Amino acid sequence: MSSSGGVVRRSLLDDLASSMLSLIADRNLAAGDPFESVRSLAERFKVAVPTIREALRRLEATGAVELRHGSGVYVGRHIGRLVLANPLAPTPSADRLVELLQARALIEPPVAALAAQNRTDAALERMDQHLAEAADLIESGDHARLAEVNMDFHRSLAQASGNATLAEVVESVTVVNVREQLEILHIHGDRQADLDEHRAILEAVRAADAELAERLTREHLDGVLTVINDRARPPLS
Amino acid sequence: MSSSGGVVRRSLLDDLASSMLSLIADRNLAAGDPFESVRSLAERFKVAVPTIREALRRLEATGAVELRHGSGVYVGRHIGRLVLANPLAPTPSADRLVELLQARALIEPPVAALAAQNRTDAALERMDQHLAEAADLIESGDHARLAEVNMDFHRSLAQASGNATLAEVVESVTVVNVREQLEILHIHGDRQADLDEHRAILEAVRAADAELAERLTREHLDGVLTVINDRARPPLS
DNA sequence: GAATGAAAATGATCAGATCACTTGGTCATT
DNA sequence: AATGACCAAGTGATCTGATCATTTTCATTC
Repeated sequence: MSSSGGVVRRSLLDDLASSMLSLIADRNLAAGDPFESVRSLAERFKVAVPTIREALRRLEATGAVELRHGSGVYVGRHIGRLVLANPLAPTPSADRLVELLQARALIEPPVAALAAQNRTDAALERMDQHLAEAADLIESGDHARLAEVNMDFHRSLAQASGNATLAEVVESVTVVNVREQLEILHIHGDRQADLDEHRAILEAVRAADAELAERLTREHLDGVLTVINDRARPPLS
Repeated sequence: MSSSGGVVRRSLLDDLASSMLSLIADRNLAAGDPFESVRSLAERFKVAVPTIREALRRLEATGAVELRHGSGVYVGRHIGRLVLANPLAPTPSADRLVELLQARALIEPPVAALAAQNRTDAALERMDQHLAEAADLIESGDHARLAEVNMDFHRSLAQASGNATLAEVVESVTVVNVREQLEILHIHGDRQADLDEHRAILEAVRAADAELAERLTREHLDGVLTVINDRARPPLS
């Protein structure tokens, strides 16, 4: 049984989707570049417009392309990625959010250690910028934007590891509902402490101290996790 | 800049996609269950067939639904997932494969430790079955199927952690091109040693020895990684 | 009871048209 | 020259309605 072996009859849509991806690759297009109009694509592949649109929707769902009304079809931000956050995922339950944080607490510390070993000047600068922006946002009180920038820090930390796959994984587990994570932060409350912890992690990475970076990242995420758990199951008395 | 703040104008397609997901959720449908015909959906949402099909293609791309020619629309295997392997990802380069294995070597050991703490009898039995099947396949020499079952073992190990998100992450990094990993295995060659290592991991998990499970998993993946690296950069003399 | 084959249900694709949005240019106003 | 209103072309979004291909069902037949 199962799908192993045998000739997989590729559907027309499969062909269209992969052909368009090849087209993008052949032209060396990068994220954000304009691709080609729907009508032009339909003509190129000798299919009707609705058909090419179905294939485009499929690509769109994985972030490979982007359709902008009135403007055109563009290369998407997630072109070429192996691991993705489900763009259609519903708002996760409280349990799921705890799971998500547990996953992060498990994955990100060793990633931070790797980042401490492989970090480049460019990566350090990117993290510096995120922390500077975060400091500004604490001043201005824009908590929604702050939550996003804090996630950006975690992502750039993962990027600093030099492993794109790990960066994608971390991206995927951090992208889920910043709104919910904002609520968490709001409860956690101590935004300044968060910033300080991020700064400490960055310094460990800058100093190429893998062990310290790992420990600080673990403590940081475990701290958040503790707060969440306390809220979920408030003390009995 | 960026997408923060502001009113996000949800398109008709966004509404259709999320409405259909809600419909599936409301009906308590599980993966594999029949959903509803395209025509019926078009009628229900008062839109034309090509429109509903675009929305369905979007859902299909994330594994939320499945369209079977002549049969109907069914609930997909990945319904409700947060993290996904990009179903449209091209065959990764050699570098990317090494990255993928590095990511696995980083993530899976602590997951194995967690599995040792949280494993249930059902999870243990599932892993037992995979190893039994793997043993059979070594006998019969079906290496393609063996590679798949070996990946199944790693997935069920992650499932045993009790954290669905972690399981999804491991799923995502193991699903990528079993074909390529098969090639790796073919080079690695020692299929019996692999099986023995898997068995040792399982026994550590069964014994609830988190530390051992973690160490064995790390050694197992590092071993594969070493082989790959040796192949990629053969010794100088 | 099993094999056969017609009919119905359903997805896949097509063709052409109309509506809605974006963009760039024109042109009058300032 | 800078600004803003306006218009027209390009492009995505959606509709209508039909035809083809595949699967499933079920009555018929042996």
